Amino acid sequence: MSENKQHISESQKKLALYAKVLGHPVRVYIIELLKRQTCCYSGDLAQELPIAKSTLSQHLKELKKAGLIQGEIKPPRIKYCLNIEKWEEARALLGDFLNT
Amino acid sequence: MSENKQHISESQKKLALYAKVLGHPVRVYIIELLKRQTCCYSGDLAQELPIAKSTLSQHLKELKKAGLIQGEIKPPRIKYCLNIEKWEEARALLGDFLNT
DNA sequence: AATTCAGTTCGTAAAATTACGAACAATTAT
DNA sequence: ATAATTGTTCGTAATTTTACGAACTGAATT
Repeated sequence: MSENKQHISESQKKLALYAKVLGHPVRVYIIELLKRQTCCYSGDLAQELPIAKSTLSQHLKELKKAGLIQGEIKPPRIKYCLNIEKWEEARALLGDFLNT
Repeated sequence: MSENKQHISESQKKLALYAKVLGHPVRVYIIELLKRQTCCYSGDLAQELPIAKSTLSQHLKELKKAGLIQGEIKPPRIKYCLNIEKWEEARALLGDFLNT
């Protein structure tokens, strides 16, 4: 009667976290932009996207929290770039998930 | 003053939906299982996973809604399988996103 | 010093997600 | 017919997500 519940692996949790942060169209859009041009300003995004700047800021925060992007202060603006290391990790995890 | 907001593409929305449904460890676990053995019963999952069967059923419903799995009634059980067509679509979309 | 600009944080609200147990439905076994 | 098995649906609750406008911060300009 040993309740032998198999648990979910750490890499599955990590994968789910990356997938989750990519689970919103605005965040997909931002990442696709940064893949093309490596960096951008929040204002550029605000012009292109039909959302309030505070909402955009929240999405950027989510991406930062997940580690996928990083911001560099270039007064009076903030330059956002992909965090290559983390992006590669996400790529590896998701790629492996998809292809094996 | 033409409010020329660029909108998010349909494929970005689709990608986000697939990513979203993969954004939970339990659902990642289920998909990984189905990739290995193509089919399984809900009861098998219930034994392995530390969640209520009703919660599991909800996750299966999410995966069905996204099209990634399909259920076949094999009384008194239900056999779940990957929906190959949809899985390939998700693979293609996500793979392209990751690798270009 | 006051204004402007870019962007974040705060306060708030609505909706979606996650989770559980209880009740239910359908089939099988007794 | 009754009971057991498998899994879903229902009702509910707590948490998270998404979104907005207003207020704020820090730097640059006037």
